[in-house]
Amino acid sequence: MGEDKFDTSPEWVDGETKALEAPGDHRAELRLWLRLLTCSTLVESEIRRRLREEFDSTLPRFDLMAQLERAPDGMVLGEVSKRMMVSPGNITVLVERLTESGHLNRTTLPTDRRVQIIALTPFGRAEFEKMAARHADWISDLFAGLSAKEGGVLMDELAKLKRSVIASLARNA
Amino acid sequence: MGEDKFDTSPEWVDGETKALEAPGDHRAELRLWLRLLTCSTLVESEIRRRLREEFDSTLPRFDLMAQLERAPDGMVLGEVSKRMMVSPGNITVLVERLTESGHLNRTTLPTDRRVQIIALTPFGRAEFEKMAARHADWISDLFAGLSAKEGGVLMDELAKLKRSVIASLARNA
DNA sequence: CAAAACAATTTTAAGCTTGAAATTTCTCGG
DNA sequence: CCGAGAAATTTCAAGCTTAAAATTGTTTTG
Repeated sequence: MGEDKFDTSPEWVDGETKALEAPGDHRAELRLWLRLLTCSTLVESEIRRRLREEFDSTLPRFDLMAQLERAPDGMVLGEVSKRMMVSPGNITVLVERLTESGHLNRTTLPTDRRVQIIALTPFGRAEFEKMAARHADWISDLFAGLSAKEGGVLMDELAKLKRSVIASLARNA
Repeated sequence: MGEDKFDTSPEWVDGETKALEAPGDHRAELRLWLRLLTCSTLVESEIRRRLREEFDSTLPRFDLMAQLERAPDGMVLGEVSKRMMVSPGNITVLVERLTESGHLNRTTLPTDRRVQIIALTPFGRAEFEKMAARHADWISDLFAGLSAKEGGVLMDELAKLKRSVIASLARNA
C-alpha cells in the first residue's frame, strides 16, 4: 500500500514514495477509479430503485425531464442528447414513451422540418416536480454524512478530476 | 451560489451560511452528486469505447474477468454477482457468452449441484492480462492531471462519501 | 439549378440490466 | 424418510444503450 501514488491521509509520506514505483505501476489510480465507481454505482442504484418504487419511473426518464424543466419553450432533440451525454437514438426511444404517456409533446420546427422540439406538458411538469422534490431528499440523505466542508473539498477535487479527464480526452482525440 | 451547503474553496464562508438556507434546500448536495456522476460517466464511456475498439469487448465482460483473475480456483456465481453489485440473472448471461468464447469454464460443484463455479481458462487469463495492462494505462492517463496529493485527498473524501451512503442505505433498510 | 455535402433524426441489431417468477437442489425438523 | 422452506441459478419480459446504417431535409457549390 505504501507505494501507491495516491496514498491516503498520512502526509509524512514524502516525494520519495514516487521513486519506489515500478514503471507502469498504476495501482493508485486504479484504486481511486474503483472507489469513484463504487460511490456512483451505490447512489445510482438506490435512486433507480426509489424512482421505480415510488413513481414507477426510471432514471433516464427523470434525467430527460430534468433537462426540459428549465426550457419552457422546449429543446431540440440533439441538444438534449448532448446534454445528457447519450446517443441520439437513445433519446428517440425515451421521447416516444414519454410522449405516449403524456409527459412530453413534440413539434416539428416549421422552418426546418428535420428538427424536433420537445417540451414538458403541464402534466409532465407536475409529475416531474413531485419526483424532483423526493429526489433531492434522497440525495440529501445519502450525502448527509458529509459536512459542508467535506462536501466542498470533494466538489473541488472532482472539478480537478473532471478537468484531467477532459484534457486526456482532448489529447487522445 | 454563496448559499450552497458545499460551497467551493473560499474558507472564509463561515457557519452562518447554513442559516441562510431555506428548509429543504438541497442544491449543494445535488450539484455534488451531478459532478460525481459526470466524472464517472466520462471515464466509464471512454473505457467502454476503448475496450470495444481495441479488444472488441465490453466493460461488464472485463469486470467479470477481473473478479476471476485473483481466484485461480474459480468463484461461485453468487459471489461474483455480489462483488460486481449486479443481479444474478445478469451474471448468467455474461457467463454464457464468455464460456462460448472460451474465456471461462464452468463446473457444477459435485457436493451441491445447485452451485456453479466459474474460472478463467488459460486463454481467458491471457486475454484479460492484455486488456488489464491497457486499461491501467488508460485510467492513468485520464487521471494524470491529479497530483499524488490531490488523488489522496479525493480517495479520502470518497471514502467518507461511501460511508455516508452505506449508512443512509442501512438507515432506510 | 443540380449534385454533393451536410445535418437531424430514426431505425436496426446486438448487448446489458433488472425484478420477479420459475426451477432445481439441498437442508432440516419431525 | 418426508415435506416445508431455503438457497442458487435461470428464465422471462421489459427497458436502456450504443454504433452504424438509413432516411429525410437543408445548404452549399460548381
